[in-house]
Amino acid sequence: MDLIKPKTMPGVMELLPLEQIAFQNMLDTIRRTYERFGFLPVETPVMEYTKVLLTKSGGETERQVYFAQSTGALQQERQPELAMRFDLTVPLARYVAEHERKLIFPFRRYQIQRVYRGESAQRGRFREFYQCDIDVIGKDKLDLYYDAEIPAAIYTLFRELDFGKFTIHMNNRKLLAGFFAHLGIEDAQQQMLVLREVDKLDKRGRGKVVETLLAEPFSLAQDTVDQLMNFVGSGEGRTNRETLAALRELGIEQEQWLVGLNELTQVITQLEQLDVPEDYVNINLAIARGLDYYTGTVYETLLDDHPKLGSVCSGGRYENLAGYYTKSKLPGVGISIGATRLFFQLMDAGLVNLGQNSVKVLVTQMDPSLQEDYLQITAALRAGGINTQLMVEGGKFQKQLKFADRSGIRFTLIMGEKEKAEGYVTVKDLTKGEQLEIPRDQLVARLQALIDG
RNA sequence: GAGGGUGUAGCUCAGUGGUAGAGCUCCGGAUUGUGGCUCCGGCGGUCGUGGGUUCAAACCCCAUCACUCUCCCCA
Repeated sequence: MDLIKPKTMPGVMELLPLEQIAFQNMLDTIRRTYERFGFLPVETPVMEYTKVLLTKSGGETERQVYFAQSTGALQQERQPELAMRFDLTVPLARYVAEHERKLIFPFRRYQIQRVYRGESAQRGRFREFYQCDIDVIGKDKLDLYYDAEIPAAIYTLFRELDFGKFTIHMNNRKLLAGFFAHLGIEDAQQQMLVLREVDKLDKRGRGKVVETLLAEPFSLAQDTVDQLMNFVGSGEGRTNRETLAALRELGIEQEQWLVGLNELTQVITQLEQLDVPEDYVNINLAIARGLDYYTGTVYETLLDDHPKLGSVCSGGRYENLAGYYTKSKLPGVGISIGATRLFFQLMDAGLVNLGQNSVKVLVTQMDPSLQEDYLQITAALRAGGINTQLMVEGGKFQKQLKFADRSGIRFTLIMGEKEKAEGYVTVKDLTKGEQLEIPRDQLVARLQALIDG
C-alpha cells in the first residue's frame, strides 16, 4: 500500500511540545494582562452565517474567506451559508448587536481565538492564526479615555512578554483627513488611496512614495506632496509634546483637523497620567492602517530591535461597530495581536525561550526491585502539586537520564539501595549539573522550593 | 490576481548522460549507580508526477502538480 505523505497545509503553524509550552506561556501572559485591565472573556464560533460575515467586507477580504458547508448540502448544490471568521472584530459586532440588552456598557471584552484567511503562501502569513483582541464598546458614545487605556494595556503586556524595547506608534485619522482636506484632497476614496501610499513609507522609502504620488493616477502637485511629506515626517526626532506643538503651529483651522489634534493631545496626556513612559509611545503621522473602518486614533506596535517583523499589534477607534446589525450606535476602540505570526517570528529571531518542559520531575528506576517506592514517591509528588513523570520502562540508567535531558525535564529523582537504606532521595538538577540528598519526608517541600527558586 | 525561483534521505543540500552521496537528526554500542561532548556502527530515497529522446536519464525535451519569493493586502 502506498503511504500518504504526512503533512500540513501551508500557512498553518504546528509546534513540537516544548515549543507549544512556550507559545501557551505567551498566551497565558496575554490573558492574564488583559484580565488585569478589566476585560472579560468572550468566545464566538469559528463559523458564522455567510450573510453576517460578509456584510461590510467585499473586495480583498471576501476573496480570502473560507466557506463551509456539509457535504450533504454540497451534494444538493446549495450555496454555502456558513463561512469561517477572518478576524474577531466582525464576530464581536454581531455578538454585541445580538446580546445588546444583556450586556453592560461600556462593554470590555478580550478574545483569544483562531481566525482563518485564504492567504497565498508567504513567509509569516498564515491561513490559520491566533488573534488576541481587546475592545471597549460604548452605547451611543465612548469616552476618549479608552483610546489611552488600550495602549496602556499593550504597554504593560509587552513589558511582561519581555521581547525587548518596543514602541507603540499612534496617529489620528481625523487629523490626517483634516490635513488632506487642507491640502485640497477632499474625496474620501482619494484620501484613502493616498493614505495607503503614505503608510508604505517605511517599507518602500520616501523616494518611491513621492514618485508614486506625483504620477498617475494620483497626479498630485509637487508642492502638495512636499507639504504632505513634511507633515508626515513632523513626528520624527521629536518628543510627543514637541510634535503636538509643531502641529499646532501649522495654524490650520480645518474643523476635522482641530478635532483630531485635540483628541491626540488628550490621549497622549492621559497616557502620561497612566504612567506609560514617553519613550514607549510615539506620535507617528505616517501610519494610517489600511483598514477603512478606523475613524480616530490608530495604533501600530513595533519591536525596536526587530523592525523587519513589522507591526506585531495594531488597532484603533471606530465610530460605529455594528451598523449592519443594529440601529443602535456602538462606537468602540480596540487592538489585536497576531499571536501566531508574533511567536513564529520571535522563534525565528531566537527570542523564544525553549526547553522548559511543564513536567518538572522525572522519577527514575535505578533498581527495579524498588518499584513500589518509586510509585509511592510519584504519587506523593503529584499530590503535592508537582508535575511528575515516572520512568515506567526503567532500563539502563544512562538512558533514563538521557530521556530526562532530551525531554527538557529539569529534575531527576534517584533512589537505589543506598538511598533506600538511609531514608533519603538523590535529586539531580540537570540544568545546573548538581545533585543533593533530601530526606524522603521533606521531598515535596524541598523540591517545590527548588522548582520555584 | 501579476511576475520570478525551486522540487534528490525525517531536515539542510551536493551530484549536468554510465551501479544514489555528505552533514545533521533518529536508533544501537563504547563492561555492571549518572545526561549534554567524543568515537564506532546501523536505519533511511521508485531523485515531485506523467510522457518523450537515448544502448543508458536525478541530469536532456515536453507537460503537469506541489512548494516558495516579490507585488497587492493584512496580524
